[in-house]
Amino acid sequence: MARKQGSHSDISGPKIRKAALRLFAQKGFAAVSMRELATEVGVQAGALYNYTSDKQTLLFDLMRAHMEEVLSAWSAHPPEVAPLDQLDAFSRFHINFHFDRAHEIFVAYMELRNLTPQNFQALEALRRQYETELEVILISGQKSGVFQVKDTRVTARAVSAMLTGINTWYRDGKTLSRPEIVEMYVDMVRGIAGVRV
Amino acid sequence: MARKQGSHSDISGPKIRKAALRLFAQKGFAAVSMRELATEVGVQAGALYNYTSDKQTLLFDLMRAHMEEVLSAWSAHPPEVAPLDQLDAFSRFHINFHFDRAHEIFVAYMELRNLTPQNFQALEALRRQYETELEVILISGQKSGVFQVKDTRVTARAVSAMLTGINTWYRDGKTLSRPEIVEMYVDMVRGIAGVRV
DNA sequence: GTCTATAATCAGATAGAC
DNA sequence: GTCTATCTGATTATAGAC
Repeated sequence: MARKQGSHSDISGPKIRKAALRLFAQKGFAAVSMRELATEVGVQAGALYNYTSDKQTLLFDLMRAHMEEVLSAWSAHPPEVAPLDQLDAFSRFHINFHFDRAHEIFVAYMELRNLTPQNFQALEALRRQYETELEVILISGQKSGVFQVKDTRVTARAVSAMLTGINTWYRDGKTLSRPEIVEMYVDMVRGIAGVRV
Repeated sequence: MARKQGSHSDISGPKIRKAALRLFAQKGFAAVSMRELATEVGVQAGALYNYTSDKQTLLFDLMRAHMEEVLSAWSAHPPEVAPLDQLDAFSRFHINFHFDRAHEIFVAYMELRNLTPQNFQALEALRRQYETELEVILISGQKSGVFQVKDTRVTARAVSAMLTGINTWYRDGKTLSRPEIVEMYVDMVRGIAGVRV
C-alpha cells in the first residue's frame, strides 16, 4: 500500500473522466483547476497530461462522448410505427437516459461556450443530429394530423428544453418517483405537440 | 479629451454592469477576469473596486437586480381574471421581458453554481417566488377544470424551462419574428397545461 | 474616482528522474 | 505512468499618489 509510483492507466483514465465530469458539472469548467482535478483523482497534476493533451481537449472529449452515447443508445432503441408512439418513446428514452447522467447533461449544455470554435462546431453537429431525431417524429405526426404543430423545429427545441430541464431540479428520493416524473412529462410533451386529449 | 483621470461615477457604474453582464453571459463568470472587464469598460482593474467590494458581489448584485426587475415588472402587469387569460399573459410577459435581456437570463440561470451558499439562497428565494406566481395560476385553472395538470409544481418548472430555453437559440432577424415566437409558445404552454383544444 | 505599482497566490503546461 | 520541480504568465485585491 501507499504506493506512490507505478502504472495505473487502466484505472486512472476512468477516474479522471468521472472526477472531471463531476467537478465541471458542480463548479464549471473554468472554475476547476487541473490541480484540483488531480487531487480528486489522487495523482499529481502533471500525471493528468498522460491522459489528455490539455484541459480543453479533456472537456471536449467528455462532451463528445456523451453526445455519441446518446445518439448510439437512441439508435439501438426498438422502433415504433405510429408517430404518437414514437413521441412517447422519445420522451421516455430521453428522460430515463439522463436520469443517471446528471453530470453529463449539465456539462454538455452549460459548457458549450468554453469550447474552442472548432470543438463547438463539432459538438453542435452532434446536438443538432439528436434534435433532428425528434423533429422527424414531429414531422411525421404533423403530416398524419395526429400532432398540431406550427413549426417542427421550434417545437423540437421547446420539447428538448423542457425535458432537459428536469435535471436542473429533480433529485431521487423526494416526493416523486422516476416513473411518475416520466409519465407526467410524456403527457406534457404530448401537450406541446398538440395531441388532442 | 484623452483625459486619463477624474470622476466618472455616473457613467462608469452602468458601464461596468453592462459590460459584466455581457462578458459573464458570453464567457462565464469564472472565465472573465477583472482586468478583462476593466479593459472592456475603459478603466484600470483597480478602479472597479470603487463599484463593488469583490467579483462575487458584482455577480450577485447583477443576478439579484435581474430577478427583482422580473418580479417588479410582473407585479405591475395588468391582472387577468380567467386562469387561461392569466396563463397566456404570463407566457407573453415572460417571453417579451426576456427578449431584450438575453444576457441577464443567461447569467441568472447559468451562474447559480458560482454564487456563495449565502448568495445562492437569497437568489433561489427570488427565483422560487417568481415560479410560484406561475404555479398559482396553474392551481386556479386546475381547480376550475380548465387545465388538466397532475402536479402544479412540476408543471410550473416544465413551463419555465421551456420558456427560458428560447433565449438559448433565438436571435432576431432570422426567419421568425418575435410575435410569431410568442404566439407559438403561448400555444405550447397551453398544451403543457392540458388546455383542451 | 482613477491611476500606477505591487503583494500574494494560483493557473496551465512541461522536463527529467524513477 | 507518476512523481517532483519549475517555467511563465495570469489572477484577485490592495496601497498610495494625484
